[in-house]
Amino acid sequence: MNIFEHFEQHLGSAVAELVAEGFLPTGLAIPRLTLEPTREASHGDLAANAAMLLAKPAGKKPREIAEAIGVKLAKVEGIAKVAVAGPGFINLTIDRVFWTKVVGAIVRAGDSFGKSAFGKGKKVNVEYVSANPTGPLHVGHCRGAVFGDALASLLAFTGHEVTREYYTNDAGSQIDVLARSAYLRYREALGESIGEIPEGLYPGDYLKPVGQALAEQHGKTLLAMPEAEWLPLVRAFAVERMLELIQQDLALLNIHHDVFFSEKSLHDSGAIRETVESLKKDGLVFWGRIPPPKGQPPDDWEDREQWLFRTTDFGDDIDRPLQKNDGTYAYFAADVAYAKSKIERGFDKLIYVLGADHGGYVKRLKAVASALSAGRVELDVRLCQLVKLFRNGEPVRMSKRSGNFEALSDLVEEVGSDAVRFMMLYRKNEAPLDFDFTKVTERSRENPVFYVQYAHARCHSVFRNAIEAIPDLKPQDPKLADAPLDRLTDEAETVLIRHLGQFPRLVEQAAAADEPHRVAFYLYDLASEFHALWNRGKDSPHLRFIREEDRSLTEARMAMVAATARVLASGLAILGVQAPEEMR
RNA sequence: GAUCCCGUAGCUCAGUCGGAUAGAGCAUCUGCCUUCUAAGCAGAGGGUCGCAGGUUCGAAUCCUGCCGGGAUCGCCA
Repeated sequence: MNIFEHFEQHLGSAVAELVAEGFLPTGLAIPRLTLEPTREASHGDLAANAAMLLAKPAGKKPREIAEAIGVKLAKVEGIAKVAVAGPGFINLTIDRVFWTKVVGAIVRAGDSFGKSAFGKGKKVNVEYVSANPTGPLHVGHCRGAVFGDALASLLAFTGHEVTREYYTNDAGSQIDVLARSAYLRYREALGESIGEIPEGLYPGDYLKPVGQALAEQHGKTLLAMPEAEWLPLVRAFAVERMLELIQQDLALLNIHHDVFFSEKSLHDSGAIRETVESLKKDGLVFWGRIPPPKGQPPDDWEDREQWLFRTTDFGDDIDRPLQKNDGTYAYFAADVAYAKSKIERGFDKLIYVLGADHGGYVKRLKAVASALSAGRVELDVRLCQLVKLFRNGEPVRMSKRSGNFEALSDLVEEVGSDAVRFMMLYRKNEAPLDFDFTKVTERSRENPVFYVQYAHARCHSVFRNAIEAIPDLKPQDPKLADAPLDRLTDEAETVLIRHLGQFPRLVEQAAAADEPHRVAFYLYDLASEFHALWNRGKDSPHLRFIREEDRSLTEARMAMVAATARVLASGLAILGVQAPEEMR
């Protein structure tokens, strides 16, 4: 039950009636008629701006239209009061008893409350992390990983068909570096003294087990081979091991991708060449020059003709080269082929979660999707800004030498997956984020992770206490949806219920904007309201959830608490954060 | 030089496809809490929404220009 949609339908009918009656002209371009929560209690519960939007096309005064709509709406069940205010707002006050039906709806719907058909029939590909498989993940990967995962969950919750994808950059020169580094560790494992790891190779200890494994598998046979022979073997082996490592890291945050898409496969299968050739045929790729970059020109800049993707026709600033000097394909060429693969796999929308340093990439990616799909496929790039780490308010120095503190696994181990996930989402993705190790483990209102989880735990604490007070009461029984909810009419209760009723709308808007952080903020507010109501019971015993002498009221309030717990749990599930039943 | 992101209370940040008197936490100030339902509670002050124009019945939100901060700018991935 989405209370906004419910009354929006009535609003739509009212307008339709006015057209039928001739009050409003026929053939009117009717805008999307929406209701929104009011900011001020004196404005009622829901407000419509429909009259102001219809005024111009209808050639009538907004207040006149508002009055006419208001007359119709006043007859609708559940609407206690209609008022026309300001320039032409239609303010609706919903009957207190009608609000309480929201509680019943939530308890009845269980974990499907808030789910919608909003994204029905829409196939979305969310690509995130996509870190080079050259080592374990570090904290820099963390935000994008959590963001992408939560966004995917959010879209799934709102009815989209979601694929979580990881693009494996297993083809570039950094993979050769990885292979040589692993080969060195292989020699080390065979007893050779390798000394310092030379400049230009990866020094991390995580390659030691790879060297060991190579030694066990191949014995000394690789030593006798020329590099051209062992390189492909070691490359494939090391990449596979690195991907395992990365998947382990992601599993710590409970992140699992559906598809690992190999860049190398695009090269090996000829997909890149085919893509480029077919683009040439379509005239999207041409032989030409690009202007040198402004500002300080690179030393080795060489003005030459080459194959260019005509991305400027689709909003990019310059056309993009597809080949390097040596004639091999540039990374961008693989990206084009990769986008083509996504489009051919039938996705309607492609989401790329990237680091902020990829800002310059947005236009060309959009151009590619637009060009390859003739505008059919939407492409959204979400850039995640940097995370600054703090401990006791002091910035944490990143030591490149030891490298240990940068590891994602260390971070998760220290503060836990829940804190990491929630905090990474408690900020817009395009804003920089401060992450304080000390704060996120505090147990106070200042720490939103704790505050929200505690609200959920407190709900269950209430259940436990209720059973103690009234042994045969089943506070979590779905049948409590039929409790006498009409008794939940205290203003303080209505405030909470109103907030619960906004969940379906909030989730839909967050999904429409690809902004999971809105869910996190919503949950904090909801937790705040629940805690406030709980505290009211201190001074006002009649507001306490458990009223031993009044069983039916207690049942109604248990339903309200259960509804709160339900929404908190659903919201947290979208964010991938646990909803504990008690705090240890 | 160009492109993208950011600029909202002392600090860190929300802000609904444009909506009414711009919100939260921290900090500050004032009360309450020595009791039960578990980690305090309630309230107050605090704003030129970077600046200047424009569109609109209505702009923190959209458009243009400027100022300040950050990122990026063929062949690295």
